[in-house]
Amino acid sequence: MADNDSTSTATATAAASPIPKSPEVRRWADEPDDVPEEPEAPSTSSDTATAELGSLSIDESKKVNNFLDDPEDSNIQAVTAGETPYTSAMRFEELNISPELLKGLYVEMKFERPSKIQSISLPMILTPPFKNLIAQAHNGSGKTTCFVLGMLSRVDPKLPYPQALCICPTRELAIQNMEVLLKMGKFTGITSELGLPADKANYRSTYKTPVTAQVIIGTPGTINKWIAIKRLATSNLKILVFDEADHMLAEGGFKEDSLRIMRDIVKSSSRCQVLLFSATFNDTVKAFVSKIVKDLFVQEYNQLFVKKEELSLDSVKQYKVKVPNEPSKIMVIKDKIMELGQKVGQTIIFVRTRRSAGMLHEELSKYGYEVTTIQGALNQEDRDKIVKEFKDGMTQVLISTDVLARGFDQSQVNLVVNFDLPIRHDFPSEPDYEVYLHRIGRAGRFGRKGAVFNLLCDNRDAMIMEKIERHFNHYVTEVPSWDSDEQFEDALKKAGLM
DNA sequence: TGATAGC
Repeated sequence: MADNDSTSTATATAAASPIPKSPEVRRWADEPDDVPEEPEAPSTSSDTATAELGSLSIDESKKVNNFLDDPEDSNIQAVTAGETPYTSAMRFEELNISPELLKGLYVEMKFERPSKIQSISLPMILTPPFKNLIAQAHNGSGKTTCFVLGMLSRVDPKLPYPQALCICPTRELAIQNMEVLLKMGKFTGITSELGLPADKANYRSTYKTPVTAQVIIGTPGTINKWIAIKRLATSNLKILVFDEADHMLAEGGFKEDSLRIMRDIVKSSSRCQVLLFSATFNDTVKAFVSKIVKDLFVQEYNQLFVKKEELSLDSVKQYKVKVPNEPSKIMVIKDKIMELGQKVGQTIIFVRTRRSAGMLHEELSKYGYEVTTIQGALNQEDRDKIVKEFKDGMTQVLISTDVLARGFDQSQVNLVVNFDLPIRHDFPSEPDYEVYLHRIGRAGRFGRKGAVFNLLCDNRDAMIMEKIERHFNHYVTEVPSWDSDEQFEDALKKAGLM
């Protein structure tokens, strides 16, 4: 069924393209075979609109990735600072990046053209004087490529010391980003190192030697520690990236750690460029992030934002299922998700606590269902193993806490189940809108089809769900009978998964 | 009975 989801765009363009299709079908602007040829005659007629956003000009006549299911079809609002003019890049060649890096993009990543966020943000990142950037873009739209390419192209391969640093909220995300960096940078000779807590076995050896790798990707605690013990020199850093930046700078998130890293770097290399990427920036954190960037780093900064109403991915169909009580949630998982979900690809079931993750796992195992579970209390080795098995397709259903809510990229995930809705810990009657959006973004990577089932069992759940619908101004379809196989099947069909 | 990272 991996091929089922390649319907319209893939078949439509296969005819137009003389190039034989590769066996692995990937969607989206990163997919060579899916991208239609340049319009034959770049028309000069009146329908070629040029959108002026600050000093950014987007020539709509050159836009190539205008698929019907384009999750980025909505507006990205650009606010640019200063006089530097930016033109969005329709080809990677326009970015003045090295031939080795281009080869990595085409051969290893199998990209052909920049996605929308890439075409807009990459010129901003790569054009001197290398201004700071706060960038928001949809889940699964190719943000990682933006900052990984940014880091790789700003590093001088001849200089044997750290020049780029990327901070991530979880170890899984750091590892995942490193995998992208290694792939994209394969031909560049650029060196890299993960900044994650060392296990006991190589603890001593790791900490003695200073880091000479040119790109470092890690989690906040370890990076801070490395800076403190002078294992990581920050004086030659040219570029600093925060992935999931809203969370990295949120109260109760990693705010203190992140600020400390930023202050350290400003002190030692004030000309370091800062990139802040996330799919979500609520108003509070947006204001804070802007203030930080303005106060801490003297340079002007550019901004890209998406309206919250336009953040729900159209390719991912959201459902709510009202069940009479907590045990019937498990029934739904057993009888519907485990039975039907298996047919449509991989599934992630999100739960609120580590304990309920374990309970659900046990319950399902008792009935002979094969599931794996990941949560932060597991040791790193087990976490790595479970993620790897899931990414390799060896397991179909993964139960997870919010450790994987953000950034986790596995294209075969077509189904997300919110066993518990995400709520704000400081205000439990309020949904955590950002986490909700990140969770559902695990389905439908790069414009693929996906479905989300939200399980609701009491009035509080129903109210939380309502608030989520209102917030994103997006109605969530109800599956009227929680115990009807037909209705679940129908829901999956309507989501384009069966 | 929040989860994360990291002490």
